[in-house]
Parts: sequence; structure tokens; C-alpha cells
Amino acid sequence: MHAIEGAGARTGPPGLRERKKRRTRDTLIRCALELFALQGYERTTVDAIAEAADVSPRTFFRYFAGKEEVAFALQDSVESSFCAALRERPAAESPLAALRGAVLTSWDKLGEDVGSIVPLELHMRTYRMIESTPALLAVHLRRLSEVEERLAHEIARREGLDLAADPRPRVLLAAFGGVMRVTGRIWGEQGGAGMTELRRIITAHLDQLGPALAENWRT
Amino acid sequence: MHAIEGAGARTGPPGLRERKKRRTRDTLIRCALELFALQGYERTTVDAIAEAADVSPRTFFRYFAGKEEVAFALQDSVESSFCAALRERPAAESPLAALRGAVLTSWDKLGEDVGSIVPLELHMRTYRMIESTPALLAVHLRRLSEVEERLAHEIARREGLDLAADPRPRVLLAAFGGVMRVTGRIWGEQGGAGMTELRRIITAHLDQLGPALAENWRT
DNA sequence: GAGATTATGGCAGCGTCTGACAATTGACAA
DNA sequence: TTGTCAATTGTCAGACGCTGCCATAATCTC
Repeated sequence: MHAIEGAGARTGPPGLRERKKRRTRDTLIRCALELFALQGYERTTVDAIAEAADVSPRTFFRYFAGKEEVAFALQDSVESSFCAALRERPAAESPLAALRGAVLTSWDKLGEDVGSIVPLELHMRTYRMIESTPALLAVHLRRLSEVEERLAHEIARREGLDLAADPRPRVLLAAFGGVMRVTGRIWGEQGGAGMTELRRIITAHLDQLGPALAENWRT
Repeated sequence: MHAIEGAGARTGPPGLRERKKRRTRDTLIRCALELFALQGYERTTVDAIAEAADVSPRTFFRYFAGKEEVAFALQDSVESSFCAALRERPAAESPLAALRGAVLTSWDKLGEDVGSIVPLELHMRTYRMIESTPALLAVHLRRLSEVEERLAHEIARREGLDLAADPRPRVLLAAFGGVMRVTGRIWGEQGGAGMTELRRIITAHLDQLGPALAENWRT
């Protein structure tokens, strides 16, 4: 099998081979993100990343499908933790309230998954880099739309609805995802703001979802 | 100047050179879209497009910044016609109603701009190709977010608001754009449906925007 | 028609990414 | 310990996207 594989259920000690692979992968991620932050995404070649991680360029492509993928390696953790947080929301909450709660709590536990591989500050720098690099922003938006689809399924499940018949879950996630995108963009634009500021922007924008759809804005 | 240039105000007869450039550009677009439809986007090389259009590969890149750009050449017309339609909506309409009206009317006048370069059926095939090709879908979403930003400015202007202070225009466009995306995806998935079906999906989903944000979905 | 502009073609080269093959390394059993 | 098998890795060659540079050919201006 290849370098990426799901950890089987009956794995006692990971074994030397597994540990080495994991270490190589983490090293590649760290070297890549550091180089990206240092000299930008486009001006960092795969050869440079491979050299910094002390592997051949060919090996890089055995761990990541492309240069883009390594930039999003940590976003994977963030997204799956968001999905997990939604599943754990109490069933009594309304769909929108559940989403709102999930995003706020998942931000809190973010440091645990990410911090073990890369300093948190570097991760946030990477996020701003994604937002400001056209090629990466495009991929980011596509990934977000995939997350939206997963979340729409979860909302439909919570409410006992059929996604094919009822458009509300997808419409809700379209609106919610849109707010998340705008939030991320505004947050990224204002330099090195921290988590607290991000929570403030998110809640403020979510609160405006209803008013924005109202007929008359002059009240 | 390069091949692409804004038509100056005082151009009487376009001149042979201008006509030739326009023809080359249209030919490149037509050849590219036909090849894309025939054998897919990724398996169509720039060399093949250039050969079909009877120009050198080097010339192709003088008309388009990349292979992606030619795939979106016609989307440009669609988007700008949408923006123009919004500007022409009566000021009395609510923001959401104006957006809804603009998208519906701009679909109607779509055939005029596009049809002169490429058969409308090919254009719709191209749209479905964009939706189903990951690399193109990513770029498509980024372009949509740029359109959203332009439309948010227009809405803010209509309502006499300051975009930096009032988040409602961006929130509205985030929700509206999200619905447009979901609509396009669903429409693309169900094969060769026509314009009528597309209008039906759009209006049905827009009507669900309010209900989707409601507290209780079981009514 | 002469000269200035501009589009085009050809070429060399960089960077991303892939397939094929050989060499190395870890896993496991005799 | 040693031999065997499988997995990981490095090397090489090459396709493809894209760009800079310069010479050529077409068009425009006078």
C-alpha cells in the first residue's frame, strides 16, 4: 500500500516502518509550511521542500498528490473536528444553532490536533496565505463546499429528512458556509488578529443572517 | 499592447488587425470548448487546441493566461450581464428581490452574448464540465466569490450603506451565492436539463432561504 | 512605398507531476 | 542469525503547462 493508510483496528505498537512514515510526512508538512511562510507559496518549489525534508522530490509526491495538498494537510484536521463537533450537539438545538455551537467549540479544541505537528502561529499564517493566494483560495473554496455537503447530510439526519426531497439542509449550509467564507476573508485581511477576534466576527455575521434576508433594511 | 485590450471609445471601423485578433480568439475558444467536450479538460493539451485553431502554442498563451482561462471565457459574459441586470432593477425592490429578479432576467438574454461565438448547447456542456472537473470547479468557486463581492458593493450602493460598517450586504450575498452554487450543482448533476428546469430549481431554493433559517423545521 | 507597430513563430528553459526500474530498508519466519 | 518477502525510496526519462527572448511577418501610419 502507499504512504497514506487508515490505521487498522488491531494495531498494537505502530512499528518502526509506520513511525518512520509518519515522521517523514510531518517533516514534509513542517518544512513546506515554513518555506511557504518564509518566501511565499509560488516561489517555493517542490524540490526545495524535498531538500529541506531530506528526501527526494519523487518521495514528496508519494506522500502528497501535489504541492497544493501539503498546504491543506492541517486543514483536514480542522474540518473533521468541526464535523465531529456537530454530531455531538444536543438534538434539541435548531439546525442553525447547532452549526453555530459546533463552529465555536471546534475552534477551542483546535490547538490539540494541530499543535503537535506545527506551532499554532504557523498554522494561522498558513491560513492567511491560503486566503491571499489565488490558486490556493480556489482549492480552499472547493474543499469548503465539500464540507458543506457533508454537514448538510448530518443536518438532514438530525432532522430526519430526505436530502433529495427537502432542499432546506443544503440551503441552510449554503448560507452558513457563505458566512463562514466571508468571515474568514475579513479576518484574514486584518493582519494578525487572533482567535478571540475571529469568534467575534463569526457571531456578529451569523446574527445578521436573518436581518439580511428581510424585506426592508431601513428599520 | 497585448492581444486583449478594452475597445477604445473612438473606434469607428475596427480595422483588419482588430478583426483578425477577435477571430483568432473566438476560434481558440470554440476549438478549446469542442475539444474539452469531446475528450475532457485534462486530457486536452494546449498544443492540441493550438493545432486545431491553426496557431502556434505560444500564441495561445498570448490570448489566454492559461488553459483554465479559456474554459471560463464565456462565463465572463454571463457574469457581467448578471451584474448589469442588477444595476437596472428598480430601486424600490428589496435587496433579495432585486437579486432574484436580476438572475432570472439575465438568464433570458444569455443566448445573445454567447450564441454568437459558440452554440448554446456547447456552452451548457462546458458549464457541466466545469462543475465536474475538480480543478475547474475550484476556479469557478473563486470567480463566484469575486462576483459576490462586486454584487455586495452594488447592494450597498442601492441601500446607501457603508460596506465596512454594515455586514448585511456581504451576508446577503454569501447566502444568495451559496444558493446559486447549490442550484448549479444540482442542475449539473441531472444531465442535460434545460433553462426552464434551472429557473425552477433556483426559485424553489430561494424560496427556502427563509424557512431554512427558522428555529423549528417541523411545522 | 518607407518606416514604425504589432502579432506571430520558434526555441530554450523552469516547474509540476507521472511511470518504470533498481536499490534499500524494515517485517517476519525458519 | 539469516533468508525471504513486501514496502519505501531514489534515479531517470519524459509529458505538460507556462514564460522569456529574439527574429520574422503582418498591419498600420505617414
